[in-house]
Amino acid sequence: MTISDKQVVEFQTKLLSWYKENGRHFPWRNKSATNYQKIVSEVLLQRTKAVTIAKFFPKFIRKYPSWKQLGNATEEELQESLRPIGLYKQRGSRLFKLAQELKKRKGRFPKERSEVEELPMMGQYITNAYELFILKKSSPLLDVNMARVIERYFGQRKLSDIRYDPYLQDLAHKLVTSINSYEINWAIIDFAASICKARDPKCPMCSLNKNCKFITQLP
DNA sequence: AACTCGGGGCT
DNA sequence: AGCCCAGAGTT
Repeated sequence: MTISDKQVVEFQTKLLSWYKENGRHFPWRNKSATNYQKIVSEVLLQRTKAVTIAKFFPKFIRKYPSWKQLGNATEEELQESLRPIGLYKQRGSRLFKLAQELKKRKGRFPKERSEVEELPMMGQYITNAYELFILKKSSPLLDVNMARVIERYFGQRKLSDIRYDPYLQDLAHKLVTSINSYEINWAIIDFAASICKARDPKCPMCSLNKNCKFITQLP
């Protein structure tokens, strides 16, 4: 089951067009956002609604403006700071470990992707975000949202875990390549959040519903 | 491959 | 009352 370039281009074009009218705006997407803010925002966004983090983010950044300040916080302090957004014990410990690691490295990440991905809290998704925003590579923000859109439109994944499914990984990478990678990534995620939702997707008003595998299977 | 972490928001 | 949310680490 191969996917043609034509399908890919149509997908990209329609979504970018949708995004220009309906894209969301968040502080971590601003030009002025620091590399630190971009990584931290991805940590906060894990399994947590972006709108929730939009309200929480400014407070957190005021409290911990850089890796240096974050590195001075204790593990318990970080956990307590994260309590309002959930997953606070695990996420607090892991963020603490990452902060300590970057303290040692003076705020510098390793060069190789494989080394970055070995750092605490830097999993498959955040490492992709690191490549996209900091190394300026065209890597996909392949989370549950992007995975859902891809699977509905192009077809189901093979493995249960997004991280290890080469079909999803390869296709996601292809979808965000050859154009403005920031925009297409954000377009897919915003589209997933407001149109191609997990529950109650807005298929009737979807600009991609003509060639979508999902809608053609509806009763 | 399956499980756990978690408060908040929406239905 | 139930479901979902810009995942990662462990078993």
